[in-house]
Amino acid sequence: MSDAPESSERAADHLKARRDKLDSLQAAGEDAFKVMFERSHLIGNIPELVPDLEPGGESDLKVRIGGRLMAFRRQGKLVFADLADASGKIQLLAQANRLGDRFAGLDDLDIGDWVGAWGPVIRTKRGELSVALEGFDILTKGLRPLPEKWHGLKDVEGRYRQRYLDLIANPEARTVMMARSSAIAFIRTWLQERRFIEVETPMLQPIHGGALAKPFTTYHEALNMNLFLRVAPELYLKRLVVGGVERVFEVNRNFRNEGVSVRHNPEFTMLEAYQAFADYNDMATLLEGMVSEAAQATCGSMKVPYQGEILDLTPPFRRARLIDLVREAGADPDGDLVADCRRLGVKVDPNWSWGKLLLEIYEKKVERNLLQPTFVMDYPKEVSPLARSHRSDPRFTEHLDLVIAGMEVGVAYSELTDPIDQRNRFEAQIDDSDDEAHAVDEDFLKALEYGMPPTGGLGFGIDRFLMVLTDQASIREVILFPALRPEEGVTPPAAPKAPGVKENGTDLDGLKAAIKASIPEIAEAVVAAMPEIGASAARRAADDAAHRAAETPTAARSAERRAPHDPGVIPQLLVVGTGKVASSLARLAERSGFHVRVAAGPDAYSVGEFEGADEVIVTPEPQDVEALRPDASTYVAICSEVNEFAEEVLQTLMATDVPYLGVMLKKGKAAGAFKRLGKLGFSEAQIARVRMPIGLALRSQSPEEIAISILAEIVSVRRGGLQSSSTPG
RNA sequence: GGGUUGCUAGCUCAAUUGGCAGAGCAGGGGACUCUUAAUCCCAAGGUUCCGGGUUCGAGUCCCGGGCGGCCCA
Repeated sequence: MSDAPESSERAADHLKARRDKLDSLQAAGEDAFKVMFERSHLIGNIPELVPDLEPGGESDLKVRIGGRLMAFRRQGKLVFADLADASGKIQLLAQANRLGDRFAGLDDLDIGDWVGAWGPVIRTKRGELSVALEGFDILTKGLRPLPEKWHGLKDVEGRYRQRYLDLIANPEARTVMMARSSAIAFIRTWLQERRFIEVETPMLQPIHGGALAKPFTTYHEALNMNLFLRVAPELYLKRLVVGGVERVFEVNRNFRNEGVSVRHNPEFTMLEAYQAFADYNDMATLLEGMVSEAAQATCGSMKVPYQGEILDLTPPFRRARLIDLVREAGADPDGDLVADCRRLGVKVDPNWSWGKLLLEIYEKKVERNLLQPTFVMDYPKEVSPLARSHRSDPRFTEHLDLVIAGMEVGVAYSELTDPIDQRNRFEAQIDDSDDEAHAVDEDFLKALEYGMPPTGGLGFGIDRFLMVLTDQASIREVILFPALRPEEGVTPPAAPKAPGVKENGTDLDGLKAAIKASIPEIAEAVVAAMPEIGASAARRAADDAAHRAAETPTAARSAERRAPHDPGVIPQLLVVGTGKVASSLARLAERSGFHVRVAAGPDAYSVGEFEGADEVIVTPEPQDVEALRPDASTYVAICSEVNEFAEEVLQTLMATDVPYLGVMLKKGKAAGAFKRLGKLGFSEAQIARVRMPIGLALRSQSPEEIAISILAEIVSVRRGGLQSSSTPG
């Protein structure tokens, strides 16, 4: 819950009664948050200690137990309550005659309180095992009511955001958590029994590799370098195999900067294992042994229910070649796959390779129907850049997926050990480079050149396996704290500082600041001495400094006001936002001779990769005109998602005399936005200057095209050229 | 990113064609010595996620926004 005044005010009603009880306890000198309470027994252990207790009987066993009060049933001078600790739940029986004066103290108790209680174990007349209270203490006073006792906490969002309430109210949540713990513990032990060594390898990696996935980026200040959160530990574990660690594994988190779904969380837990003198067939055997025995250990059976089906995890699992599965789906791998795709309703690009088409048909038509555990063998070479070529069919690699319940749960390779082949594959990927491509990891290649033995490797998605074991349809049910957007009104933390570090690690920001602070001659000298670190950017900064130095502040301002397209003035572009359009625009504008400043809002967690920006202003106060430095030569493009920061920057800049103020909006949102501005009290003239939606109407689609339309509009304004067709009115 | 769907008291849910926002549990007061979803009586509890609009009148219809669920990409 937020601590915002309004919400605590609203909460006051239902909290007041409990606060009053707390106050009266404390007024009576009682500590409502005790430091300790010695327990003699765990609740769950009590029943077996009094096996023969008859209804109405009292045992010799006296216990001191502690737990959370879960229910409270008053019956005049007799009170029943339920007390639960991590091991179980038991009834408390409070009788006026046994408790004496302390009986009145029951009024201070609320459901949800942590309570210590002591007395003999009895069985009530109705047969319920109970502790007959001789005394009790409030250990911790609960100040908020628990969710409803019968229905529990059902709201999915509430269950994820307040998992502690889910754990208190819903036994299922505890079951899943415990299953996860025991399955992971089982897998660790199982592998160690087979002589696998558990290791930990870097999560912060200078080069991300081992999987085709978009990484999270972060920045190390002391080392002045960008780092990636790992998408996989693969390349480090393989280094260990080179080092002679013949059987090695790691169970830990991977991070992938991709969407969330019922099967995807940005951070997830992965087992990777490598075994020297083994191939992917051996890894398949290892996987099916591990999966079946973990199911037996966790669920008590190798046949587990999943979403209305029974999954039979008894080994051996079905093995099927991918090409054969595609054939079964009705396509002819030797014929015209594009035509087959069209017939099967699989959308494809006709330029795709044979292997890509095969994979597409498999993923769209086969995978989700593979309910029972299946090893899908031999991926086409074009789509499996990390596995070694198949020993008998060069079209394929020795790469298999383990599919359970239509989900990719595991993967295994005969690992590529040839450093030359590996280099070629890395470089081939750079050629058709995209977000997911690997950089060439020279250090890893060097390790391979020392020689890696024949090796099999596997990856195993712990979260998805837990979904199978606990019959959960969503990965969020097996991750205690799944990724969620912050609730409305909760301000995300400020973005970390991420100076404009370029690939070579030179601190351009520092250099530019130094240049601006010094006289132009020194700046020129620096540029001359260090041409390789971005001479054009530095030169413009020098020109800028020279220009500013030549004028008094007042004179400079008036000179700039004279004409925005005065050839003597370097045009400034202030880009608000750090998305794809913003970065494309920054690059284009930088090359077009603009001095580019980027204002990163609070949603920008990493701006380290902002090439094209001459300056990055990290999370300025949106009302801070000084930080934004708008002037008569500053063109402003607000390209962020609509958010509070962008909104406030817009309102700040509307009061200035910038020559261009554009706002990127979703289609059809402009009218509403103009209306809102009108309500905020801006004049019609001020509003008319705002270009919404931003950019010339070029029917732009991609971020790059949108950036072009924005820059084109800015140029047209600067040169006094065509009237923008997207100007309102 | 697109589609769809949800958001009403602390919790679980109602509210008919647009017509006085209700109940159960929890919480407050009272009765009760064998209850266990206790029961009975009384009283209280609301920014219907937020902002606009239509209307005599909006929880309900329309537009925009926020945060979720599901499906698709």
